Amino acid sequence: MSIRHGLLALLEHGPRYGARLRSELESRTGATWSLNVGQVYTTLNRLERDGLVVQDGEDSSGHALYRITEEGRSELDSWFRSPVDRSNPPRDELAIKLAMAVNAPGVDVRDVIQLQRHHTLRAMQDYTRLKAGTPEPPPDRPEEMAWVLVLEQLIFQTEAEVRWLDHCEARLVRMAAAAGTRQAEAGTRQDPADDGTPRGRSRRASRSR
Amino acid sequence: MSIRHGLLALLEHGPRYGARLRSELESRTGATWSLNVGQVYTTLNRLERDGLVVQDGEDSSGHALYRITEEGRSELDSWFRSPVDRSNPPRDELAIKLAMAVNAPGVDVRDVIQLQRHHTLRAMQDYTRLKAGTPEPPPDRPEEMAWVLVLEQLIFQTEAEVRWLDHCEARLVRMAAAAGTRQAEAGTRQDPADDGTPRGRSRRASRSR
DNA sequence: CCGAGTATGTATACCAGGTATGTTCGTGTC
DNA sequence: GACACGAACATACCTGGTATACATACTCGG
Repeated sequence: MSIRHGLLALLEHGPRYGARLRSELESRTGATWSLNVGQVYTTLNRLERDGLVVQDGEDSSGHALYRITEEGRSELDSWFRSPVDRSNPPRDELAIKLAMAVNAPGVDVRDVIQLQRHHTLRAMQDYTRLKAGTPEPPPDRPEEMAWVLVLEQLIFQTEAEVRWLDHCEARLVRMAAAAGTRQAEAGTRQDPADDGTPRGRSRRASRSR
Repeated sequence: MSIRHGLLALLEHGPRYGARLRSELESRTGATWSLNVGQVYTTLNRLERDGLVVQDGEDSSGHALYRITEEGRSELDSWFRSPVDRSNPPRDELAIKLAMAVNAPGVDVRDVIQLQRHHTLRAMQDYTRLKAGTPEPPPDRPEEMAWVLVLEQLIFQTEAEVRWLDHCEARLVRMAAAAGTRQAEAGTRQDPADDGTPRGRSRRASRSR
């Protein structure tokens, strides 16, 4: 739904043709979210199908212009007036990966964390470098302003990811220590039924139930 | 790609049937990312098509069991051994919305920010409350462990979003002040050509170029 | 001036994720 | 025995993401 509304928002500044929408949207998000060309046209078609937009005449150069309709305007308005739903957030691949790595046979979660941490930090550096090369936001340049905000969003999110990874590692270390002492204390069960956590490289072809 | 690999990872613990995969995946992510039933089956079909999985016999109750293949195992392995790419992150609807709100006619960015801030904070409270109700992670319960990590990821991300929103507002206030003084100083241009930023609720039907 | 290469603008096909809905089948209840 | 219900499975449809085809225009070297 983000592209749909993004295009609508751009069209409220006046009629545009496809390629221009693409470039305007990109100039607002920097190169970070390069929008594939085709998506603009398919999305425009869907918008037209839903009556939020109409194809309306041509450019001086013959480009087909799209114009926002009243219905589109009200749709856009209600988009701005309602928050993005954070109560069921999009799936995050990294979170799923860690959740799986916790007890995957032959996988050490801490390796996964370290690997990712390194990669994410690198991305972070790229972003901060990018930001350092960007002048302080110009008050009358909405496009550049927008792109700075987007960039900062990426920085905030990325930093949070690093902190989360560190947190995970600390927690796992703490847990491993606890499990270690417990095992040393009482020599408890090693391989409970099927879904125990095989530490190390056991990789059995378990097959049960 | 996250569901694909998530299912593969579960199958490495042994053959499973569709519905069981669904429930196991959900128990690792809590109710936060409830996986639609149909997606499991379509994904399994694709996995089978790609040779990462085979349908292999039946349950005692007649459920069709899927088993991971060697190819699937190596695919999974390379997933765990390579980081999630953060150099071109997924589009974030909120970031796009703010980027658009910056100069959308008839929209005050700060309203959008405040609205979202409120909503995001509420989500944050839900998460922390959920976490408070969860006992400290049990060392030998990988599923619960995984779900705690996922929950904490959500908390970290959500918190970062709130901080970003605050940062945006501060920046916009600062910017508005700067623009204000500049205007007071020199009485500069109010509506540059087409893409100026109409402050307040002007909502003109702009149509230009 | 012409033709090759490149940029711009448009269109289409395909894949994956997300959601809703439909179907079958067994079980339990009145 | 009819019915309701839940579990397991299947399908249709929409959106987002990516690659690619294709036409036109522009440019640059011969």
